[in-house]
Amino acid sequence: MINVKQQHMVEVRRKFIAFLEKKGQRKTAERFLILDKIYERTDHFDAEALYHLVNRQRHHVSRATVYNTLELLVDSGLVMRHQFGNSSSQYEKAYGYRQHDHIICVRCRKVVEFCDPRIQQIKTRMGELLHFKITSHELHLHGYCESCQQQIDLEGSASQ
Amino acid sequence: MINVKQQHMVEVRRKFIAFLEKKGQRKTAERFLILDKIYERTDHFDAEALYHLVNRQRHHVSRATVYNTLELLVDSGLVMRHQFGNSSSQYEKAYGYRQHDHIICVRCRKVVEFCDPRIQQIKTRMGELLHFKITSHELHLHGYCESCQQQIDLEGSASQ
DNA sequence: ATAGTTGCAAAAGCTTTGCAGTATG
DNA sequence: CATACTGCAAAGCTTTTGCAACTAT
Repeated sequence: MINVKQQHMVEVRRKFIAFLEKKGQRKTAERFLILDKIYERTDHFDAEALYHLVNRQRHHVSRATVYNTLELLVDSGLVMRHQFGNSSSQYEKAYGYRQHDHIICVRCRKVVEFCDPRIQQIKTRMGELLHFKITSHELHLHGYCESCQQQIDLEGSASQ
Repeated sequence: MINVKQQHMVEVRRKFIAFLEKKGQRKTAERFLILDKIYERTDHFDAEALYHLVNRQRHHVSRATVYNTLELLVDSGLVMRHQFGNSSSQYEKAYGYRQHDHIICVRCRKVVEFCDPRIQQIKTRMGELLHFKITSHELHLHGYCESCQQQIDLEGSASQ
């Protein structure tokens, strides 16, 4: 199990190295540290959380570098950027992680991932129809999760 | 034709009035002015653009009021809020305007609207599966529009 | 009358930038 | 060794907030 994980990280780093070389960018320790930290987690995070995560033990990496590296990683396709609410950008690792979309509870802000093959059909069809070469997409469904819905029902029947 | 438009605005204002009354909010001149300005245009705009639009002739409405009213209008369902890039929130009128999604050129930032019935199927299916009561969605396709794609092809064949 | 709204300016929050020092290729 | 990157702090932008004045109900 651990070997599979390590193998995966080797592959991810290789991808990043290839990207940096293609772009003529340097392979700095900070960039790899950030990459590793991002791939340690499976959930969403924002730049500030990543900044603290990276600086938890010993290391020091500035916010500027965190933002700069996130930009590179998004460009390289190794990290995805999302804007859920009106708050800050959310990021998540993207490589070797199945393509998925998000359903967000408008009340408790919980985010659940899902997959639906129809989205691929839409991308193909609309790309043809509108003459776009589609490279990516983002689908957000908004609504009330089960527990929030229950609470709302309770409140509704209790008062007024 | 003009009558149809006027009729539509009467309906929109009525909707807004109903919302304000339900929420116990006041029906101020500023709020209706902002609503009218929004419904005069069919494209997307941000809060700053709306602020200037509202203050073009005579009237004076502050940014705070613009933001405050946009919030109300989004809550009432009369206006939709989108986050396309990393820039500011984009808004557009929502009532009586067919449901649609957006395809965005990552190079020139052009935004085109489209409809696909499959999105409704996804909403219904995922709502059931994940026990969410879906209220809305946002689908963004990202890619290269025809003209940007052509320019890229030219650049690619010209240099290196 | 009185509670909600407005306008203003200041503050807040996220992200970017300029510059001097540092490290990579 | 030249150039690109980092860290820091300051600036930039969008959006929110506090407060006094105002106004719809």
